[in-house]
Amino acid sequence: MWNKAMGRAPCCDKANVKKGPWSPEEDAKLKSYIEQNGTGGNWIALPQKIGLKRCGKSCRLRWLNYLRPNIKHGGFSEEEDRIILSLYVSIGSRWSIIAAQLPGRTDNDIKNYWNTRLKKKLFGKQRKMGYQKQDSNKKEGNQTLVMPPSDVRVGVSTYWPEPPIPVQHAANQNEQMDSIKRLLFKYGGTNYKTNNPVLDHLPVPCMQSSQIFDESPSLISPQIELMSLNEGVMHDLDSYSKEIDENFCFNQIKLEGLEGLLGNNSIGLETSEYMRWACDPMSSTMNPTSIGVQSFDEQFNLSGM
DNA sequence: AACTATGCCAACCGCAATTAA
DNA sequence: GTTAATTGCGGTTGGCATAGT
Repeated sequence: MWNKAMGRAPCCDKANVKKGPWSPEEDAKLKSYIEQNGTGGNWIALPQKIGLKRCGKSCRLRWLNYLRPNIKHGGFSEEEDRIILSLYVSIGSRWSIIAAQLPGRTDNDIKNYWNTRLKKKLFGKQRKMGYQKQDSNKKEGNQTLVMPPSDVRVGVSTYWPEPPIPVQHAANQNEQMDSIKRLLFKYGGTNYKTNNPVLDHLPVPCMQSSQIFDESPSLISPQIELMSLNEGVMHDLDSYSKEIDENFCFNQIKLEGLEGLLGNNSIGLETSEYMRWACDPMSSTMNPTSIGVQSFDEQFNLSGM
């Protein structure tokens, strides 16, 4: 029996709660109950009411991620890719906020998509040195992956990019930038201030989208060059993946490498300016408009800001 | 054919934030 | 104002499917 001295009370009786995949019967029970009665504002009490041997949190997750109406799974469009990337670069792994911009998508879905596919799509697939057939082509799905030459920088991780994502229309990006900016401000964007004068003045490579996404293996060198800034910790996939997650979103050097995709060049916004508005969102003169399918302003009631 | 590696994704866990008492 | 309960979120794990050897 739980008492105060034991710390936080468990949300449910773990011993009498089922875990693992949901059966169709459980789904049906939960779905029909919520459709008829709603959640009643209390997820913890819900499973007892329905007669489900599930934790309330588990019921909530199942409903939000799979059972509620209009949920989409898979088949992310390029437009969605761009929105996800733009927001990830701006606000990091705030999946719930990102999901709010993509109707029908859940935070879990987007998180999985980012971790398993989008990250690789953007940064190129990495393999440890010493893969078997370095100069041959490999098939992945319907796509031919062009392997980099075997003599590329021995000891340094190599990458081969996927086909280019078209640069977004400039006007649309302006809108997007300002919306994101407002969102950042509302959600504590000023916390992203680097306060690091060194970063502000570091000479960094500025890549075009064609350099990031060009299919030709001969043009992947700028990408490798970018990565080589941290080559001491780039020896294997695991450490590199972590590196991306921990650093790239607010590290000016790495943001610089993403400009092509974000299209900063096409709207004349340098990374330093980009960082400036992230640090001081109130200084922008851009007009508040919408992003993607649903504007940040609508979503977060920022119109009056 | 068997084994291993990798990709993918549903679900869980723990913590922080929020709400209610 | 304080404490407990609940919700929401992001990170992580486990297991299945598929590809590669």
